[in-house]
Amino acid sequence: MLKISRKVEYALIALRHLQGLKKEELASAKELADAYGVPKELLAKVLQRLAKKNIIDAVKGPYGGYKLAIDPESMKLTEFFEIIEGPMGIMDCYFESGCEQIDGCTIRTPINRINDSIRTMFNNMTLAEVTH
Amino acid sequence: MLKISRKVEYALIALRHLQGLKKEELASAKELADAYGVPKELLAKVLQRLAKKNIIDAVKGPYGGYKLAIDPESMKLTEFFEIIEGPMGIMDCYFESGCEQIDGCTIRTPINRINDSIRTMFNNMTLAEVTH
DNA sequence: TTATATACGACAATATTAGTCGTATAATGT
DNA sequence: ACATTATACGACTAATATTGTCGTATATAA
Repeated sequence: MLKISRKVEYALIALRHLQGLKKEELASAKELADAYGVPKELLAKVLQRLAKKNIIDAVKGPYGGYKLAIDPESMKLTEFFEIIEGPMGIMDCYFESGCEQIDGCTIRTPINRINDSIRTMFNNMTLAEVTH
Repeated sequence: MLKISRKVEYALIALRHLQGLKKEELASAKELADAYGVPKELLAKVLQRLAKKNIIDAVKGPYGGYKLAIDPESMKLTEFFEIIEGPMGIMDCYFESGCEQIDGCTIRTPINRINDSIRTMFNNMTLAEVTH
């Protein structure tokens, strides 16, 4: 209930590490996985996604790896979470409309208010608040 | 990611219904399940838990059922969620200490800050904000 | 004593999340 | 050219958590 995922967790750890590197210095998925005792393949996937979204830059080949491509201050946590996990809502009906009870549902409005509150909260926090 | 559970959802729907009843009027698990198209046994369990925690009163036998036992204004959502789902933290390490990476974990402090923010938010909301 | 309702634990089904594997592509050094 | 190392990416499996079901006991009303 109300948990963040491992993927997000791994991403945050990795980004925090990348932020600590000197300019132009890289860290590979393997290095990061070893350093933090995290499954390499899964971490690699997350990093690939972040690279695709230009949050980090990827460099292939030997001595390759990743480095931070943005200022962590500039990225809202809402956006970051959703890049990794997709739409963020405490109930699916916030985004999806496949719920059959939707007409008779008496708590939709208040639930959506709560949802908005959570989103507002994470909209007011940036990656930097976690990575440093 | 960051979802509330069906159990909580069902509980909220049920409580909202109970709040709409006249004083001393009861609603049974079956009535509620039928009315909202929700699995009866599961709803029953949730109601039993709420009864055990004296959030609702239970009356056995024919014409029995449940009625609200508290003022919804008086119950924080944090407490309510935790009655149904147990400790609420975006990562397990907020409560449990079984994580082996806990020493090397670089994001624990910021994650806990976020956790506190979420808890504060729900501490400042009452059941009443959902049930009416 | 029959019907209806709560109480509760054990169990099964399902969905979600986490993790693995195989293969392709790119870059580097020899 | 070729071996090595690293990213890219999709398919697959495993583990876990959530959701839902069932059986049985107990209380109460008619």
